[in-house]
Amino acid sequence: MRVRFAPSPTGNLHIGGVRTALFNWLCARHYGGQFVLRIEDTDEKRFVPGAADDISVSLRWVGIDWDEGPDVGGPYGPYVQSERFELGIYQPFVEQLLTAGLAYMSFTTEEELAQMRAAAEAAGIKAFRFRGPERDWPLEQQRELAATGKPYTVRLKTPLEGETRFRDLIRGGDEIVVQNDQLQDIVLIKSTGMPVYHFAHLVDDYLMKITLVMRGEEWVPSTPYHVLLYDFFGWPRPLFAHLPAILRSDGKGKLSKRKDDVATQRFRERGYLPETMLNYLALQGWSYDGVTEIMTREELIARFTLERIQPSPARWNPEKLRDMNGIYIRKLTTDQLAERVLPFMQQAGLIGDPATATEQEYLLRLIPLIHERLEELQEAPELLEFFYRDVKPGETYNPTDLIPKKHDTAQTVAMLRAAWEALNNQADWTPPALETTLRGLCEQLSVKPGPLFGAIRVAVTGRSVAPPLFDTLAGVGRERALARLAAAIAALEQME
RNA sequence: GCCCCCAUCGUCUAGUGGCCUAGGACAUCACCCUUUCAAGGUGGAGAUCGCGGGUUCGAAUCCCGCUGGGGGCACCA
Repeated sequence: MRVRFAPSPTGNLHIGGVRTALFNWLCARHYGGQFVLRIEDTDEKRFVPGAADDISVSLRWVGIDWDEGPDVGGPYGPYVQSERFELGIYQPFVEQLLTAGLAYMSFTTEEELAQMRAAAEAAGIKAFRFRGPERDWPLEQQRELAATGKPYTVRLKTPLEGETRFRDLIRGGDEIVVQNDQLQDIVLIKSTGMPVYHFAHLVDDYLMKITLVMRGEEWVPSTPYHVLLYDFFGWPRPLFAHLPAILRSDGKGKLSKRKDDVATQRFRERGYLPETMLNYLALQGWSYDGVTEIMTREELIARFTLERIQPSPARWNPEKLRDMNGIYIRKLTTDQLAERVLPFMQQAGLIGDPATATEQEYLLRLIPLIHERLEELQEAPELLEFFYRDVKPGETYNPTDLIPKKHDTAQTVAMLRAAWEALNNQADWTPPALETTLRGLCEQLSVKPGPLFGAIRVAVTGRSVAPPLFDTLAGVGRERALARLAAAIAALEQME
């Protein structure tokens, strides 16, 4: 089996593209075969420099590799269509079609076409299907006119009657049947001489011996043209598998690059793990047994089968993705998580770049405190900030946050004073020792842990939600903890 | 408008004629754990399988129609 992923470098690779690549890759790896990466850059107008790199980087990031492609080469190269065009690879096939009378030169210009469409619409004809007058001309007549220098495109001479049918692996049952009078004479070669997708991809798939064409379902309506072309050439048709669309989370339409934040690299920036993306994306249109969801790369390869790809569309679910990322983060060891969190800390300016040994050690010590609270790595700097930057009542937090529910300022001051006293006498600054001391203080003051610990938490972290208190105190350190407590007490006294 | 595809809890999905009083996951609610938040545990609510006709002893599962949703109709891919 030979499959391929053939994106066009018109922008950043979005998540839907990765899904298509993933399914192709999974197929090649599961069934045994080659996965080819081919860049389809025949649209000079929409070409975006750097987009091809973004494609490679994004695919490699999630762990997809290819057996043949622009950078790794292969027996059917080159793997970039513009280069193939330069080599004249498509030309003989155009000639073949022309000579056989299966395609023709069309001299109707884009402007004329636009006018015809407008006129058709004005006349109430909703479906404008173009077929050029030259389709009935002898080839010689077409060539003569072309020789005068008049620009032309090459169009497919689609049959006027009959029907075209093909099967789709994912929509297993009946054949998809299209009446030929519903087709039109699509452009195969632009007036610039550059082939259009419909032609170029097909020639390349043939030359590269692709046996299964797996792509997004938006291609179903144009598959009749492709099938016609295979038959015209007398080439064996590949198998077709059109993947279900991924719909936007609100259900309104397909996920789109323009409307949604779905550039693959954006997920990386937000702290999604590649293993999460691979796993989640595999579940966009495929399922294993309806129960098992968390699967490694190897398990996905072993379990992936074409039969279990859904025909119905998947819906993008950011919450589920987030949840799954949390699961994968919790699977990491402290060392692994620290390593992955480090760049985010550096970007937030909390840790230097390069990080010193001390900084690395400190981070390693703090990681366990946030490990199971993290769902996106980008949240780490925010959760850890108070370990790195001072907290000041009235500046980084509101002093009234110190006062627990059903307590007043005076009571809070008394509690914090007692806490400061107790901690100031504390020699052993480890979590268990701190716990013994503070629990003892609760009994001594006959207050519940909730209010006391809450007040201390706000004083030391500047927030009411933070990791467990004793670990936090130990992490912040004796001197800073006492100073923050003192500052909190002072701020409250000032309020009275 | 025309053509094509799709249709099970709010969402994703299991289900391929009887194992379905429809299973799992996310989200949601409650309780437990608990110093806050998470994580974890337990439990709840949530789907007359879009609607209407068939076929069959029997249908979520097969057939037809309707409706709804999605996609396509470029010298873009």
